[in-house]
Order: sequence, then C-alpha cells, then structure tokens
Amino acid sequence: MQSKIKLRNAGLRPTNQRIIIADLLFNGSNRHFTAENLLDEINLSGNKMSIATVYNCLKKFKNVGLINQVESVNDTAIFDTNMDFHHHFLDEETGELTDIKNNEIHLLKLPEIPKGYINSGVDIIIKIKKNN
Amino acid sequence: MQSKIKLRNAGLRPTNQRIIIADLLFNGSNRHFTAENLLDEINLSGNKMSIATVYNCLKKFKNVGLINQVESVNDTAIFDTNMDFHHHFLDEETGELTDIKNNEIHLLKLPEIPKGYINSGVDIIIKIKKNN
DNA sequence: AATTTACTTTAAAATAGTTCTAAACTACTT
DNA sequence: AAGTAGTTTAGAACTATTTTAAAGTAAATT
Repeated sequence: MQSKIKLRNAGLRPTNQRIIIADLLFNGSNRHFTAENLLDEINLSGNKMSIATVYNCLKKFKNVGLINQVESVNDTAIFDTNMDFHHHFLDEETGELTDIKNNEIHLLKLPEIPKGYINSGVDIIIKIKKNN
Repeated sequence: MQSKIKLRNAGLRPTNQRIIIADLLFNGSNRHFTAENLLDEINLSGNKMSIATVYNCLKKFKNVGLINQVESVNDTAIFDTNMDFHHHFLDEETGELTDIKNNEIHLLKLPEIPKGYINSGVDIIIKIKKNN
C-alpha cells in the first residue's frame, strides 16, 4: 500500500480514513475537487466517512504540502492535487477551474517582497467567460 | 453631490443608501474592505442600513464596474475600490491584502484562451508570510 | 502483550457569511 | 397625482465550514 508510506513520509499518522482519501487522490491524474466532491467519491468507492473527517483530512494534507487550495473567489473551497508550479483559468460564470501549463505563461520581474516577509507562492488566475 | 452623478452614469438608481456608500468608498483613496467593514463605517458615519442592503449594493457596484471583488481564498469576500490593473500580496496567516503596483510586476506571454472564451481579467496573487 | 498516551474520528450542534422572502418604501415615468 | 418598477428591510433560511466532546485507534511505553 503506497498511500501508507506517503502519509508516513509526510509526517501524518496513516489512519484508515486518510488512506482511503490518499488512495483516491493520488492515483496518477491530477484534479480539482471540493470536500463534498470527495465525500461523494468516497461513498461511491464503498467507504463511509464523516464530512468533518474529510475537512480535517484536507486541512492536514494541505498543511504538509500534499495538496493545494486554489486561490479564487468561490463559495466553496477548491483543492488541487497538482503540486507543480502552475496556474489557472477560472470560468467566471461557472466557477470551473482549468490548469494552465507552466510553459504557457511567463512571469517576468517579481515585485520586491515586503520587509520581514518571504514569498510563499504565486497564483495567477486568468478569468474567462463565454464570448457570445 | 458627486456620487449621485457617478451612480447615474453607471446606470444605477441613486438611492439614499447607494449614495451613502458611494460617498464613503469613492473619496479619493483606494481600499480593501468587506461587507461588515463597510457597515461599521456606515454606522460610524451616523447612518443606518441593513446588512442585506450593503450586500445588494456591493453586488450592483461590482456588476457595473465601480468596484472589484478580489480573488483570494478567504472566508470573507473582499472588495477593492482600485479599478486600475494591479495585483496583490496576500498574507497567508492574516488574510490581509496589499496592492502591488503594476510596474512592479511584469507578465510576459499570456496563455492561449480556450476556444469560445474571452479573457475577462487577470489576477496575480503573491502569497507571503512572516519569515521567522 | 497490556497499558498508557496522544492523536483521530464522529454526529451533532454551532458559527459565519451570504442570500432569500415578502412586505413596505421610494425614485422615476406617465 | 397616480402608477409601476426597482429598492430596502428585518428576519428567516441557507451553505460551507468549524467546533464540541465523547468514543475509537495508532503508536509508545511498560
């Protein structure tokens, strides 16, 4: 079981619930998802879990750098398993996010970070809408 | 009364409540604020208003392009009176936003916008945290 | 292996931010 | 002056998320 090791390496106790979630999330392909999305998937996979556990787990995964929370105005938190440096298109009307490949965008000249602070990430969001 | 004209030009009926809010927001200096922040200010200025009105008003102001809603993971919606093209530092710990002047940052090469869509805005968020 | 300790899960309640409802009100048009 | 369409309001409703506190489980200690 790959996930157990992954969790331990990340410094997280590999509980049954975390293993179930890790198995679903880290199966190769990247994706965006909400806590509710994930719970549905958990249920479909024949497992059960409290929504509070899903939230707890996602918070932990985020803290140890297994997933990202995407910056965007949205009523619902969206998480991302893609930990590569990359950015997003945001459909303003639907709230849907799509990855922008990193070589598709180029940020020249970063601003000076305020004194006493360090840069902890850059998010570029390109808002789009249907043209009609 | 400047605000009345501004509202009319934007195609909004200049009601008392909208004028009170416009007077507070468009007084020269730009700022970030939440609906609750603004209500506090309204109260301090000796006026009264329902929080629902504040939300309605901000939504309208946003729709007609008088203010922006800032993209950022935050439990609370943050609005911005600065309509110039510009970006933000986001303090990850406090959620506080600060403007980045537009000449401090330079985005070279934008990705191709998906077919059938148009670009409706670009937000760059540089996350920062205290270095200690 | 048994016991202890610290961390985790859970259902349910609580909270926070925002939107909805429907009645009263107000700006604008006729 | 009367009509109508848009606006405001208090309060209820709603949604996403967090908290609570008791029960459960993994790991550490004996």
